[in-house]
Amino acid sequence: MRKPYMMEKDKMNNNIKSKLRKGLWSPEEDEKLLRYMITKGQGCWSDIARNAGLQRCGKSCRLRWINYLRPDLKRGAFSPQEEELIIHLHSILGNRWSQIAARLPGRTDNEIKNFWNSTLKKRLKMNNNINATSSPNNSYSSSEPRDVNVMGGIMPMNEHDLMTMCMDSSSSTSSSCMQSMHTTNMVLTDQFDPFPLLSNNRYDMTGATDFLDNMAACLTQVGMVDHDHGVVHDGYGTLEPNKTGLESDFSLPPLESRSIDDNSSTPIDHVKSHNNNNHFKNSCFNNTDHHHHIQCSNNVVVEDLFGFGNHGHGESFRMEEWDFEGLIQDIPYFSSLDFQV
DNA sequence: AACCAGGCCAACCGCTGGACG
DNA sequence: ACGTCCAGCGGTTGGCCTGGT
Repeated sequence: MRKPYMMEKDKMNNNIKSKLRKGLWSPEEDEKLLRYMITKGQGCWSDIARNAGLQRCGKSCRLRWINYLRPDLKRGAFSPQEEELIIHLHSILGNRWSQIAARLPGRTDNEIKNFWNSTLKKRLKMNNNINATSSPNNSYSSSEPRDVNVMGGIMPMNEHDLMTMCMDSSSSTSSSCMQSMHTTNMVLTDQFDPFPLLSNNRYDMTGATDFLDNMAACLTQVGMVDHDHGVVHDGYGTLEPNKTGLESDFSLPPLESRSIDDNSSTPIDHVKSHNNNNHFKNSCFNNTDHHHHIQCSNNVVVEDLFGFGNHGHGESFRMEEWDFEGLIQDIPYFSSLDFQV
């Protein structure tokens, strides 16, 4: 991480050749970008940076949005299923993190890459070493993983689960979630967190309540939230709440299983008590069954306003590069193959 | 309590490729 | 054909946190 709010170029050059900021994003910057994306939607990142009043380059804005602010992001620890899927996909795709991320709803390539490099790689290496010592006849390379269960054993993944995970994530139209917001119908449950990321923002969140109230009002104003019916619409009609799976084009994928932690204190309290804690998100989200919510002013808790599967960095699948589903179909038992990269 | 090493991960850097004039 | 701009991608950096000593 960079030093917060540091203006490196300004420090280096008093003439301030460039007013572009670098380093960590401040809550104010996050709010600006989030507000802009909510109201204007995605466009040219250079313009976004300029028009949103951010002294950041477009690239930085894009990265911040993709890796942190994007509302359809799922934070917290990777589930065992996700871990297995990452390992499987990595055994096929290698370091094509974006393609792996495209099949993991709510996860970013950066997140997966970090997770791989920090955790899985070592775990698999350890496992391979164990296998190498315990099984001399083991012929596959230890430098890169094959189908290895994250807990240490070779464990073929349930084919149906894998198929479901991949197909579901690929079924979403993946331009950007904001584009989806503006061009598609949306499903809302009455558990609704418009800004899940703000609840685990490591910055001082004392202003979060006002911000969220304002944002809820903003969403209402632009006609995206119908508080009476718990439905979001954007002028293109509405979808019935709680449709799942194939019933809806924009359903939560299986991995997005979330439940309500009714017993927790209010999220804002939680946020306030954890402000400036860099590892807040880790401690709060280690259990994927515990999702934190921000109570809106109308007392409606909203969950995952924008989470309609993976919108993978606003990019579409590149099936011309990897016909993954076709690949699976061609393979009688996908996970039993000995992939080597 | 202080120090240190290692882990984690947000953010940056540099490159590539596509779109467009 | 060439140059420019931009988005996307993968690799790398470096600051903060945690746990061990």
